[in-house]
Amino acid sequence: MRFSTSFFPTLKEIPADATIPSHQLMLRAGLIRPLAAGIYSFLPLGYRAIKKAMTIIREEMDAIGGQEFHLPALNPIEVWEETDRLKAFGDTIFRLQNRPLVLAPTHEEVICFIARNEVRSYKNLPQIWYQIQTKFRNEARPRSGVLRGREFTMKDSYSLDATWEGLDHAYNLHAEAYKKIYSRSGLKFFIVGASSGAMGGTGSQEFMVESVAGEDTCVLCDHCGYAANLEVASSRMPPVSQAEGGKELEEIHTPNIRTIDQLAAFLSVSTERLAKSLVYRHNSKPVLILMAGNDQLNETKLQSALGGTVEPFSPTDLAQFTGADAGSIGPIGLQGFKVFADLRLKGAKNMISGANRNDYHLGNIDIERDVDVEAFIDVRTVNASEPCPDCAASLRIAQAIEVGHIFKLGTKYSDSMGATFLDETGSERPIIMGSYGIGVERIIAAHIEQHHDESGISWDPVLAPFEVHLIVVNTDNPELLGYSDRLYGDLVAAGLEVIYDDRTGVSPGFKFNDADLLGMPLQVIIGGKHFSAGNVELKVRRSGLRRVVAQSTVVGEVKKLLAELAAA
RNA sequence: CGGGGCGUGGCUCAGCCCGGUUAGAGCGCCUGGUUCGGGACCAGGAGGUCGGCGGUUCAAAUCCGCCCGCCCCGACCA
Repeated sequence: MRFSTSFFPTLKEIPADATIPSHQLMLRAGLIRPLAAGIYSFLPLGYRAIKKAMTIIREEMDAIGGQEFHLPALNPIEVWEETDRLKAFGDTIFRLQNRPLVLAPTHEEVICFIARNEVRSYKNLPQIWYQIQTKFRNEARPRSGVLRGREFTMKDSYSLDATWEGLDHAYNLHAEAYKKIYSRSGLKFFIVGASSGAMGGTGSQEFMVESVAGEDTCVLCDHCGYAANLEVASSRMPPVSQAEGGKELEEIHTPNIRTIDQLAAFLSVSTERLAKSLVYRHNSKPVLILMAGNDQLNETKLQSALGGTVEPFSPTDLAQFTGADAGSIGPIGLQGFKVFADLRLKGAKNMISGANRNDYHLGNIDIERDVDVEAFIDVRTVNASEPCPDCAASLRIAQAIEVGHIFKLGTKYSDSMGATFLDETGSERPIIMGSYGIGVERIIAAHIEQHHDESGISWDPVLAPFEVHLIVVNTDNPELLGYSDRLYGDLVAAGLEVIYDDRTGVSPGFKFNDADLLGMPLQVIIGGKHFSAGNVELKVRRSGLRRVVAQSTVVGEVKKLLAELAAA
């Protein structure tokens, strides 16, 4: 493409609304333009990158036997009521005002609708169906450019199986395909065990790209490779004080003590001797959660451990129920609460906790002896440098972008929608499903987060909108311009994707900076400096490496360098 | 949805507290000329209902109210 006749609107200044590098660079390099909050137009350059990512995804999905569908974005409300997800999605689902339709935020329902009408027998299974399409979610707060939008492109695939072994197989096929997709996309990624949340099902994993711009927090072990979303992560933290048991409970006056740190200072004991009480409603009934010292409760882990609905207790309800303020709640003598304790408190003795009376605490608590604990559960939030649960090495905590998520759904959707088949014995059984998503824009944004510098984007050849950025330094020199025009034709004829900066009246520095901003992997520079000697300059964007080659060998050298870059 | 910030030519911003010339700057854009290896220079020029509505005032970009939009933090995130 000739720059002079194309629409590549670059920006010299950083748009005020963008705060993360990928968002700033996608705007500055003319990949996207905002239309409204969380809604972006993809411009020619950006769409070329998107199409490259989609091609990689398509190839790998086809390789595991996936069949591509094109599904309706408009769905009748009824199918969403059948699975009860209209309620589950709540305000996140877009609803039309003048028809009983919704804009699909995902497509399990449509897939089940097709399957229940068409899949009759185990002989029709297994199937892998996928789509790469726009999905719509009324995100409460769109953010970070294209990373969380209200309208976005998603590859979703759905596996349909007759057996649980079949589901495992389909799930593993997807995990392997995803590894190839992200590797080919030039992303350094890792896989974490994840919470399946309201999606339901028996297991899920997320594909993560480490980035400070990410919304997810992950716990990583660089020694053995343990990796988990903070929502499910655990560590090998030792239990708290087990010694010095046997003493009588005693009431301790603790005037105006509000926090664990204040209490520890006031009593001159370690925070580990203290048991913190938190109160929640579990399926509407009050529960008290005991945590060791300053350990932070993780609400997602609590939710998974207890099941059902878990919601926080309001401070006013609390005083009413317990007769004490939050700082003085404790597990002993509290009426109407079931008590759960974090695993670290198992066997704990000589502990101090609230006395359910303002300004008083109880000492010498032996958890097993004095507290009626319903169950010991792992609900604490892992902190950096705690020991890895698998190998005890020091854990690291990192922010990450979720670029993919795979779920074993089981029969949740096929049950509620009546998507069944007849097995070998003639009995009717629900189809066993899995679903597997990839955020296409997130691949691009994550790639830019991982591959940029002060000057701009630095694409891997596979995702780059163009492979070669050809620059003619001075268009007023007819000889130079003529040669550049011919070289452009030769490169294109050789099957290369070339962007050719043939603009007149644009200074060399401007062209160089635009080329670095756009970030095509290889720059070919035609300027007087080398031209008069019969040479052409090649510059590798990422490394800055420059190579001067003879005009007669340019096309071959370009291909060779690109091959090297692609292999790197 | 709660908290905070912002809204002035295409972009980045100043002016607003303390109301009062014709609303400014840099960049970009148009015309002519010069220049041509790291965001050039000279000359001339176009472009703004100061987010919207209402109010106060002799007078509002500026003060007050309501609304809209965008960004950030939090809640939320199949």
